[in-house]
Amino acid sequence: MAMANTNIYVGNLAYSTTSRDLEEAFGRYGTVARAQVVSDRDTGRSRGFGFVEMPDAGEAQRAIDALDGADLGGRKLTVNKARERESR
DNA sequence: GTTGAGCGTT
Repeated sequence: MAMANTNIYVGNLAYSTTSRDLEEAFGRYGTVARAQVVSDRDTGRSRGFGFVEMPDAGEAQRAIDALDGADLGGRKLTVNKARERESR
Protein backbone atom coordinates (compact mmCIF):
# COMPACT_ATOMS: atom_id res chain seq x y z
CA MET A 1 0.00 0.00 0.00
CA ALA A 2 2.56 2.53 1.10
CA MET A 3 4.94 1.03 -1.42
CA ALA A 4 3.58 2.38 -4.69
CA ASN A 5 6.82 2.15 -6.64
CA THR A 6 8.90 -0.87 -7.51
CA ASN A 7 12.15 -0.48 -5.63
CA ILE A 8 15.16 -1.65 -7.61
CA TYR A 9 18.67 -2.36 -6.37
CA VAL A 10 21.57 -1.71 -8.73
CA GLY A 11 24.89 -3.13 -7.64
CA ASN A 12 28.45 -3.47 -8.94
CA LEU A 13 28.47 0.11 -10.16
CA ALA A 14 31.72 1.80 -11.16
CA TYR A 15 32.57 4.50 -8.62
CA SER A 16 32.20 7.01 -11.42
CA THR A 17 28.54 6.13 -11.98
CA THR A 18 26.17 8.86 -10.84
CA SER A 19 22.47 9.04 -9.98
CA ARG A 20 21.96 10.78 -13.31
CA ASP A 21 23.53 7.80 -15.09
CA LEU A 22 21.09 5.45 -13.37
CA GLU A 23 18.15 7.68 -14.23
CA GLU A 24 19.15 7.72 -17.88
CA ALA A 25 19.77 3.98 -18.05
CA PHE A 26 16.45 3.01 -16.45
CA GLY A 27 14.56 5.83 -18.14
CA ARG A 28 14.95 4.01 -21.44
CA TYR A 29 12.58 1.30 -20.19
CA GLY A 30 9.96 3.42 -18.46
CA THR A 31 9.24 6.19 -16.01
CA VAL A 32 11.78 6.63 -13.24
CA ALA A 33 10.35 8.09 -10.05
CA ARG A 34 13.72 8.35 -8.37
CA ALA A 35 17.31 7.26 -8.92
CA GLN A 36 20.01 7.44 -6.28
CA VAL A 37 23.59 6.23 -6.05
CA VAL A 38 24.47 5.51 -2.44
CA SER A 39 27.52 7.28 -1.04
CA ASP A 40 29.44 6.28 2.04
CA ARG A 41 28.24 8.43 4.92
CA ASP A 42 31.73 8.86 6.34
CA THR A 43 33.99 9.12 3.30
CA GLY A 44 31.49 10.58 0.83
CA ARG A 45 32.63 8.18 -1.87
CA SER A 46 30.22 6.04 -3.87
CA ARG A 47 29.56 2.69 -2.25
CA GLY A 48 29.24 1.09 -5.65
CA PHE A 49 25.52 0.52 -5.62
CA GLY A 50 22.30 2.46 -5.85
CA PHE A 51 18.51 2.33 -6.06
CA VAL A 52 15.93 3.17 -8.69
CA GLU A 53 12.18 3.48 -8.07
CA MET A 54 9.70 2.97 -10.87
CA PRO A 55 5.89 3.40 -10.61
CA ASP A 56 5.07 0.81 -13.30
CA ALA A 57 5.88 -2.74 -12.17
CA GLY A 58 5.92 -4.01 -15.74
CA GLU A 59 8.43 -1.41 -16.85
CA ALA A 60 10.47 -2.03 -13.73
CA GLN A 61 10.68 -5.76 -14.44
CA ARG A 62 11.62 -5.09 -18.05
CA ALA A 63 14.37 -2.71 -16.94
CA ILE A 64 15.67 -5.27 -14.44
CA ASP A 65 15.72 -7.99 -17.07
CA ALA A 66 17.42 -5.72 -19.61
CA LEU A 67 20.03 -4.18 -17.32
CA ASP A 68 20.94 -7.08 -15.02
CA GLY A 69 24.32 -8.26 -16.25
CA ALA A 70 24.63 -5.29 -18.60
CA ASP A 71 27.92 -3.45 -18.86
CA LEU A 72 28.16 0.08 -17.50
CA GLY A 73 31.44 1.87 -16.98
CA GLY A 74 33.26 -1.43 -17.48
CA ARG A 75 31.34 -3.23 -14.71
CA LYS A 76 28.71 -5.92 -15.08
CA LEU A 77 25.66 -4.61 -13.26
CA THR A 78 23.67 -6.56 -10.72
CA VAL A 79 20.03 -5.49 -10.88
CA ASN A 80 17.14 -6.87 -8.85
CA LYS A 81 14.26 -5.84 -6.62
CA ALA A 82 15.60 -4.15 -3.50
CA ARG A 83 15.39 -5.92 -0.16
CA GLU A 84 14.21 -3.28 2.28
CA ARG A 85 13.82 0.40 2.96
CA GLU A 86 11.03 2.46 1.49
CA SER A 87 10.97 5.73 -0.38
CA ARG A 88 11.59 8.90 1.48
C1' DG B 1 35.15 -3.07 -3.88
C1' DT B 2 27.21 -5.16 -3.43
C1' DT B 3 21.06 -3.68 -0.39
C1' DG B 4 20.03 3.38 1.40
C1' DA B 5 19.28 6.94 7.49
C1' DG B 6 19.69 7.75 12.15
C1' DC B 7 16.41 8.13 16.56
C1' DG B 8 18.80 4.99 19.83
C1' DT B 9 19.40 0.22 21.32
C1' DT B 10 15.06 -4.28 17.84
